[in-house]
Amino acid sequence: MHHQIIQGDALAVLSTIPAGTAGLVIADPPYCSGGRTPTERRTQSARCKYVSGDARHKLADFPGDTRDQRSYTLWITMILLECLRASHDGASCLVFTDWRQLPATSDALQAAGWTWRGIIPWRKPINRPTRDGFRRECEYVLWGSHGQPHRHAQPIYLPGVVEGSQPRGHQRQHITQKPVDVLRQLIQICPEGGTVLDPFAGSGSAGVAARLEARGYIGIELTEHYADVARQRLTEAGT
Amino acid sequence: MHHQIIQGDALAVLSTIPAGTAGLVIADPPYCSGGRTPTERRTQSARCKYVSGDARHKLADFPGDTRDQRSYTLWITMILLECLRASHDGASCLVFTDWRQLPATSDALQAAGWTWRGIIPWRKPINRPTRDGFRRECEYVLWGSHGQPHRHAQPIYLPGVVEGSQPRGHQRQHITQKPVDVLRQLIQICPEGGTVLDPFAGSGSAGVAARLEARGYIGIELTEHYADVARQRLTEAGT
DNA sequence: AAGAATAGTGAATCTACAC
DNA sequence: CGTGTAGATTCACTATTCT
Repeated sequence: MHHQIIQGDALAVLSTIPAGTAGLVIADPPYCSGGRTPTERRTQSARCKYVSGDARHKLADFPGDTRDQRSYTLWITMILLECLRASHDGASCLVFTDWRQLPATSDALQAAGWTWRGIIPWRKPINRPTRDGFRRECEYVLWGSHGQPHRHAQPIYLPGVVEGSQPRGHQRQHITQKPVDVLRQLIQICPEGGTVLDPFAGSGSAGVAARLEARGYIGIELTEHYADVARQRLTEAGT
Repeated sequence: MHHQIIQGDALAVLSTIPAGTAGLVIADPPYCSGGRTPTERRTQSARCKYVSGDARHKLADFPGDTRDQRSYTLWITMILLECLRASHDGASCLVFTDWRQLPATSDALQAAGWTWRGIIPWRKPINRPTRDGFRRECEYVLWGSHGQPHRHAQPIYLPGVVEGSQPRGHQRQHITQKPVDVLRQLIQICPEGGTVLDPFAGSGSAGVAARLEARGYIGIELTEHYADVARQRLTEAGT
């Protein structure tokens, strides 16, 4: 079982992955949805948009969160198109998104040639209250398949909603880090012994989850800092 | 506090409602998403698509579930446009949708001039497992506001996810009936003493919920059969 | 048990610019 | 030169969960 992190731009690296490699694509792109004015979106760093308090100073920033909705749609379509090529027939694709970008992301998923299969809400127990309104309590995972979904030898039945808190304290390495428990549940959809392809590896949580679930893993990460963090965590998970 | 059911086509009746009447629009349109082919959508009745087993024979059918996605978007936009006119500044709009129509419905909500505020997943505890995939466990409620949302004198904090099973057995009057408990939670967003406008009343569950939450109610229902059922339930809820 | 954090938001204040 | 508007900046704020 092979596990690796490749440092580089997602589109550029994806084009070097041989066709039919992946059994599951799991993508957690920058949502590009924070900020209330176009200027705020363009100029504010991801740190300022999403984090308040101490974490703003302790965690490294990440780039690529400044696209407007049209170019976000185009860009994520190109990414998902390359991912389709890199995945085999029957593979699944899981894309994280927030409520604002959900429609654009579902368009991109289908434009890239994936068959849209459903939405899996990710429920986060820690979240801000909204005065005189409904809490923004969930992010969403869009599920697509490359043709007919893979039929598992041993049938599996997966949840319709996943729940889990973001890591906190010293376990938190990335501003938008996803909990490993949540990723372990999602990764079940990958055929046994298959390979998980992760074009936005970040701190590598999906790699840790893939290793724990006995799947191969290819992660792509743009920033050198996070590529290092991810390699470190991947190694630790193997021991 | 006034409660009434008007029998007629939603668009036609909405145009007779005075501007600024409603404090909350709660719309549960036919989803028009069942069936995998255009032919299946056109020819199957709602009963066949959504119900299996006994209920198929016992519950009355409902029309209007045969639009394709483009005309669905256009039609629901026109409905929501009339609803915006019929609602006052600060009013909210809650639209039920399933995962397939969520992007089209969010387009329509915004095209009609509502400000999109979020997604509230409705989690149904009773649902079918999916072999080799994720459960289809949720429907979704899109939340929009007419301008800035109403500021309640007594601040309210509403949940980010609502839960409740569809009524079963003799309590079930309509194929796509929503639980009164879920609607009671949602109706909190309506200003106190305000009026709930429901362009697709069906068996009138939203009216029952509005009455229990001390809000006024105007329901519109196309079929004579369900308009009668709704009036009956509304009367019973008042006693 | 106390403290800190939350893929934020709305209102108020301030600045720049056109008329 | 005063006025009005649009855009940018700042600040206050909320309740549950987790350390």
